[in-house]
Amino acid sequence: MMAKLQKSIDKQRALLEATLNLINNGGIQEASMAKIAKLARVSPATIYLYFENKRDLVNKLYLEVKGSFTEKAFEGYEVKNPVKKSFEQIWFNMAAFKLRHKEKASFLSQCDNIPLIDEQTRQEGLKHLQPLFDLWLRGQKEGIIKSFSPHLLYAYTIYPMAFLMNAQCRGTFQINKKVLQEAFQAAWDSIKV
Amino acid sequence: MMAKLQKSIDKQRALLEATLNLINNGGIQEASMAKIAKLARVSPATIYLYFENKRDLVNKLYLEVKGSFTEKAFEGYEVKNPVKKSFEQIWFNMAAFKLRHKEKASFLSQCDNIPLIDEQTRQEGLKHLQPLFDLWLRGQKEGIIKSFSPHLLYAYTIYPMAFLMNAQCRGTFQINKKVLQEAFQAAWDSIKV
Amino acid sequence: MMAKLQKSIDKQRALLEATLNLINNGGIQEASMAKIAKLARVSPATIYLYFENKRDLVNKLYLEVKGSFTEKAFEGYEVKNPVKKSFEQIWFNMAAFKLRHKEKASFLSQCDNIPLIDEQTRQEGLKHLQPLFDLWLRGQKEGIIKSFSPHLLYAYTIYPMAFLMNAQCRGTFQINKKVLQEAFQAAWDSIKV
Amino acid sequence: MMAKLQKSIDKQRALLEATLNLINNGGIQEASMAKIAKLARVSPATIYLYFENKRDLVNKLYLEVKGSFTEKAFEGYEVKNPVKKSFEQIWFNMAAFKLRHKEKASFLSQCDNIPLIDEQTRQEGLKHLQPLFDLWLRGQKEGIIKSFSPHLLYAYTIYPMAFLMNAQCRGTFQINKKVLQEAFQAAWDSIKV
DNA sequence: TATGAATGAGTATTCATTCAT
DNA sequence: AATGAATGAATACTCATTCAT
Repeated sequence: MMAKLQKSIDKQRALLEATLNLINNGGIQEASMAKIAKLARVSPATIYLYFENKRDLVNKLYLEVKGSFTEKAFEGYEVKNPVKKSFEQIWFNMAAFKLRHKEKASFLSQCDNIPLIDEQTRQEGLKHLQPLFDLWLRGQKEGIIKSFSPHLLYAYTIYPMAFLMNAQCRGTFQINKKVLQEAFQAAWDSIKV
Repeated sequence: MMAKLQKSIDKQRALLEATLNLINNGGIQEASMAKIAKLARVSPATIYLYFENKRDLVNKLYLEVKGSFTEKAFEGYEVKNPVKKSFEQIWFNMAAFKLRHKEKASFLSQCDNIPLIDEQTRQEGLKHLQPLFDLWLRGQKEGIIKSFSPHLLYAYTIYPMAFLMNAQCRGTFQINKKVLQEAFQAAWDSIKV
Repeated sequence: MMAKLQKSIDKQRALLEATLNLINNGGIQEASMAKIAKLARVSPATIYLYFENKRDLVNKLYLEVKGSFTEKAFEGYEVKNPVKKSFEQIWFNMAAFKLRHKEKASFLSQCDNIPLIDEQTRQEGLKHLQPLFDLWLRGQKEGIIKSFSPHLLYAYTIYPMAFLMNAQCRGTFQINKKVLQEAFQAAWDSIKV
Repeated sequence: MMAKLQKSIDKQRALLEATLNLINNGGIQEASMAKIAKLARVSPATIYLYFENKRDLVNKLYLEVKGSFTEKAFEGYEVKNPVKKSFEQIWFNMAAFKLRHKEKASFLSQCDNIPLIDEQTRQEGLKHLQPLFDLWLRGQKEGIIKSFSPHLLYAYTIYPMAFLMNAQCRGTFQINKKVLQEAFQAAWDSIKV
């Protein structure tokens, strides 16, 4: 039972994975619908049973990956812990995710600046970060974190990771435990009061 | 009269500008050679008188824009000034450039992650930032700046600007003088000892 | 019904025919993929469902035509017949083919000298002529045919037909039964002991 | 004095040579006007001072090469010599030319079948072969040579050389003195009474 | 005479998408 | 639900030719 539904889900998953892989090896222009279909062992026409068009496919992929990222980010997070400790935990969770799932991290950073991702999708992707925003708010109330806009806090604590990841992917930089500690230090210093 | 040479330079400039504009409105996939030619009021074949191919065109544009960015960055910079003051000056120069030339800033941030830009070009583009790297080194020797890799310093002081700019371009964030001061504060705090 | 398969075969055939016709009227440079598609009443993209690229298309066409040529050449050929009679039969078969299928003959002679045809394809095309080579060998063993390389035998018995065909196509020469007999006489005299 | 005229002739010669070389390395489609101009160290526009268009250029080249071929063919030819001896001399002259000037020979054989060469040009190119036709006529009157059309005689004595040359160029056949003697033997046997 | 710059039309090939089955 | 076949429009790039100088 449910075999059909499962098969359907499998196919959708295969398509998303194929898209992710292709985009990572050569950018979005390398990920043609034909190639995606081939890599997912599916007919090109089948893609359109699951997704409206290419834009829809990429946007859904974006949401999916962003979702798995934030899921990992808040793993083990407990609201009752002190602000810095919580932030530290989330930050290292995020770093761990990016280091472990380089393709996903690379994909997300590719999406950061391209117009193919709808504004709506972007907002949707941010929603799951709410706990982090709440944490920052608490930190600000406690006088631990600067009273800056969450955009600023994000820009100076989370966003830099992407740069370091990209540099590492290009082979011009090596991330290790020491670097990670330093990065966190910089992140925290930038927003702590 | 130099009329011919001038005309030639004008055309090259028109092509670079057209490319910049098209890439900004819709990403690189929207910037086809045909559209670029049309926007520059030139035949498609003419592009190839000035550039080897699309990759060459985009890379040259990248270098050109990066060049104008760094030129602005070090405007009025004098090595003899104290580290923090110098850094502040450079930082605000960069911010001013990004605010004034949003298309250029947006283009550069799009290029950060696409494979179309050669690694060599990227390195070439970084060369002009050498004075900043030197400044950081001096700051580290003076015990003012953390002994981190320049990659880290860049990731936490310069790179975040791109995020804020993009957010503003998308209309989800508003940069003003106060925000700018806060951003600099965060940048400096992240790397100062 | 096999309707689908048949339709597929028909389309491939239409494409090959269109290519043949276009190459014959104006050489290979006149046979653009767009024209081929148009003449075959098919979209340019459809060509690539059946052939890898232009080179593949022309090479496959070459093999196909060469195949139909050699098939005709050995029609009614029986190994047990005497050498001269067999050779005569094959020779006139070939001549008949070239006279009946002038476009094919003309196409083949155009292909003799162009680099678009792969060496491998050329060899492949020769394979079906093996019975003729075997016949010559027998003739040489029987002391009837000169002990020359098959290349020489081919050059002086088969190859000249192309010249006569081309001359006739250009209207500068008329082939009739008498000429045909003379041509065979010349061919045989050139290789007989 | 006459420096200008000489320069002019040099340029025309350079253009013809460039065309010959390019056509030989990759066929006519590889010989674009731009490449020809570059190889001849001349502006593309300059070509049109000497030739009407590409067709004209190739046709004039054809005539030029054919001319040098026939010039060589009748080198040392004296009408008073016996028919067979004269034919032998001309035949070996032609073979020597083709072996020594492979590019020219290859070019001529490429031209044999392509529509780019005008019929008029072809006829013009044949004119210089008149002494050979006269020789054949004499041979026929003397009862030494078969009473066949000159087309046939040409097809079976001269044309086969092209096949052997092409085979050698492709590396599938080796021409040496013995082969040459055999080839002449075949040629003569095919037309002698 | 000679040119470098310019071009519109063309090149082979690929695209995202749809349709008949 | 799923597909292989099909496609018009687009892709980057090249062509033979011309024009202003």
